[in-house]
Amino acid sequence: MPAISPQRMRVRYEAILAAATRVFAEKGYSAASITEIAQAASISDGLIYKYFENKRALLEQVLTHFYERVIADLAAKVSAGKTFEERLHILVSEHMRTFVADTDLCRLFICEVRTASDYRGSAIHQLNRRYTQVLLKIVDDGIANGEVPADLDPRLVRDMLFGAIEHLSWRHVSGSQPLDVPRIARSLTDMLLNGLAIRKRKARR
Amino acid sequence: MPAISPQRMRVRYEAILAAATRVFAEKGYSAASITEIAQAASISDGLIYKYFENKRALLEQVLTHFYERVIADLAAKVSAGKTFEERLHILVSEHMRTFVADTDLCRLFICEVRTASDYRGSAIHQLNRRYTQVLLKIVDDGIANGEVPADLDPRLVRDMLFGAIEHLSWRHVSGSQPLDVPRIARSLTDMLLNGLAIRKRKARR
Amino acid sequence: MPAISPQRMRVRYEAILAAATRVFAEKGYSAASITEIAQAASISDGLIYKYFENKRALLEQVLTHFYERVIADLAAKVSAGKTFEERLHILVSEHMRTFVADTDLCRLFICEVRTASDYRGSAIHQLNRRYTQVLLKIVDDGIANGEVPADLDPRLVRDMLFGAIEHLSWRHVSGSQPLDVPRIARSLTDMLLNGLAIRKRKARR
Amino acid sequence: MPAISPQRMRVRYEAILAAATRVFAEKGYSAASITEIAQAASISDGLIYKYFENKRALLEQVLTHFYERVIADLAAKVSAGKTFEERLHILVSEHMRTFVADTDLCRLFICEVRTASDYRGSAIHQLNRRYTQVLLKIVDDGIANGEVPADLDPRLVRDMLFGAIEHLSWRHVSGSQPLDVPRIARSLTDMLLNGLAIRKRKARR
DNA sequence: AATGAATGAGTTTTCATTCAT
DNA sequence: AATGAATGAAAACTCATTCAT
Repeated sequence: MPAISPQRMRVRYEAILAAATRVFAEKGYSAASITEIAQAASISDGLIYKYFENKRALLEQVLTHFYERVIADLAAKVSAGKTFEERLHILVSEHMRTFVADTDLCRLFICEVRTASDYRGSAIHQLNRRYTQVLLKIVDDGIANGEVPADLDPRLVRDMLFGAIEHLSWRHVSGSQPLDVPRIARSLTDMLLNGLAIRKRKARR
Repeated sequence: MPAISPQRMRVRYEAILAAATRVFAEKGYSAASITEIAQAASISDGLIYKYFENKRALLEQVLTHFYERVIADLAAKVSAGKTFEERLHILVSEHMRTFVADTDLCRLFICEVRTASDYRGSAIHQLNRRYTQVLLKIVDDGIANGEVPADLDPRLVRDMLFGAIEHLSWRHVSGSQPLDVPRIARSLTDMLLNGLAIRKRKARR
Repeated sequence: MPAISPQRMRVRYEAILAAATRVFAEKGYSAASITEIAQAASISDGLIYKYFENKRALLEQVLTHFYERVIADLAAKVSAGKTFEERLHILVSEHMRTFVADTDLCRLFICEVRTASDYRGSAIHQLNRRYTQVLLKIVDDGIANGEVPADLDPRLVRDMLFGAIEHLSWRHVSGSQPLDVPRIARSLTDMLLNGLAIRKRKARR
Repeated sequence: MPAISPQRMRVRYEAILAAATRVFAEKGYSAASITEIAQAASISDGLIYKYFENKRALLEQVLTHFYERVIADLAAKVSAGKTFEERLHILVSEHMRTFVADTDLCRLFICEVRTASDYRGSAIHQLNRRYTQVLLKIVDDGIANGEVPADLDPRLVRDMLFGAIEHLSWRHVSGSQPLDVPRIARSLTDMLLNGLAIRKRKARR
């Protein structure tokens, strides 16, 4: 005989999470106040603590939620690719799209969580690994199919790819001109595949 | 007729900057207090405000100082390289070394400054451009010499290179095993040059 | 036609009281939360307020209950003593034993209730008087029997006796070594009877 | 070249201490708020933390200050007594007077400090020992002079004496009728000396 | 009758910055 | 010039109590 239905609790939980996502994204973690989040969710300050341990845990849930969504999306999209190159291109495009669409949440992750001393081993670290695992799988499959050299270090690929997109997107996001995702994704994929050095161009693509 | 000689003022200024660099690096921006920095510089809280507008400006000066140092270092080192590949390798190595040696300052830049809404057009942004300009120059020269394809987008190279190193270093820095800079720099340079795709291996290096 | 039988209500009431006694004793009044007490009683927070006005009233009931128990015990034990000295000794022993056995409840009384501005005239004050009345009766009987001087001020005796035990027990309770109740009770009784001054020792005991 | 004179700092310190003494005495520790104390001292909230570590430390200083005062007073007064009985009487009178004059501070000590788990070994515990030491010394001297039996347990005397006064004063303080200190001190001293048991009255005094 | 979600006031503490000395 | 005392706003978190369900 609960005072409110579990359904309503679920709605509440999600309302708080949505409000926190909005406020954290807008202001950053420390500039966002619990009062502000509570107001955004149209509830009292205290109630937040019935649903979340503390402000930090709320941030973690926000990012966990976000990560779960993008992991599902990415895996689904990538699975449509047939070849190594195709899958790589999809991943680059999708990751870039995510970064552009949710820059503020990405920033939260980069500045507030990934940087924290307790990041390693945390739930979000796990999610991050699951996310990047999608790429590692692509590379492994590529090696298995003979599409990429067997001595390739997948972790190096991962860092290059995600690092590049992070930097790239950053610039466009905080800057003036919007990012032309399809075009840049194509260029980046090509460069990843072929490198900078000059060689017989017929070897490309 | 100043009450304190310009010379002594200069020493003061640098003492404060050094203290702030140390404290910011150790604790991060918001956890560092003005009082702590003042104590580290063996002066009073109030005096800091005679030399710096406010805490934020102090952070900016700290990073400006840091950037000026690493820019000079990088340009000098890179100029020793003869070929495109050599220069690229030097830059990768040097940047990686800097990231490892001064992770805390890099973190400050990444989390506190690059992320700020007023970053674009700021003095530090300018310095960052000067820093990355070193790479753009390398690429341009490479194109001019026919060492790299003329249709290469230098900005894409820049993002891939710096993004990759940032990611790479981050992991090693917050992780357990130290970064083997020479080895990883070599691998990364190779991958940048040659890409992921399979091709005649004799073409490499 | 009550929705719940009076019998069941009684059981509930006592369950809450027992839970509150435990939690208050363990944590102290303000550190104990209603939620914790409710959980200890396996009921909901709100239900407590159907049985008790508020947290304060709950504390009062806890101590009332406690006092009723110890008053009954004390009176029964003391009535077994034949002489003034015997009865005095029993009372000293029993009070000390109570203090040792239920230090936390005694502390609650001393720090939370006796100290309150509304103590005088409260129900617990009445109970405290009934408790100390046991001693006053002993003294009065002693005077009537000629076992103690007629000009003895029974209230002075009361304060000395209970004050001494409180102090004594406190030290042992919060300290290291446990209280050897029989031995100390004997010494205290003797000192109460004979005082500090030197006199013919054969007169003692 | 301090911003304000050490003298003024001393005044400030004492103003805060005085304000805290007043507010704590009036409201008790937890009901007293830092804001209230700051207002009573006509300063800002924050400044309190320049002079005292935290609220708890402020309480400790309040009681330390109080204890130092009463210890000095007591020792001075007691030293005027010639005989054991005289000194005992002085101590009883003085302690009672203190308790009556500063009941609220005594309550703070009894309820907030003596009861705390970290009391043993604390600075205030040390002061309390110094205070009660005055009595132990009286008893020891009494034994040395043959004024009291050599087998007397001084700690029992201490507990009886201080416990009795605590109880006694408590009643009068929170009650209606004021305590007639000289009369009650006399009675208490006599009772301590001679005990309750009937005996040859010529032996008394 | 019973629940427990919801409230919202209340409090300690920190700290960048200012300004009297 | 230099000090550091003083400010005062800000913010997370707790919890007794209520009341819709």
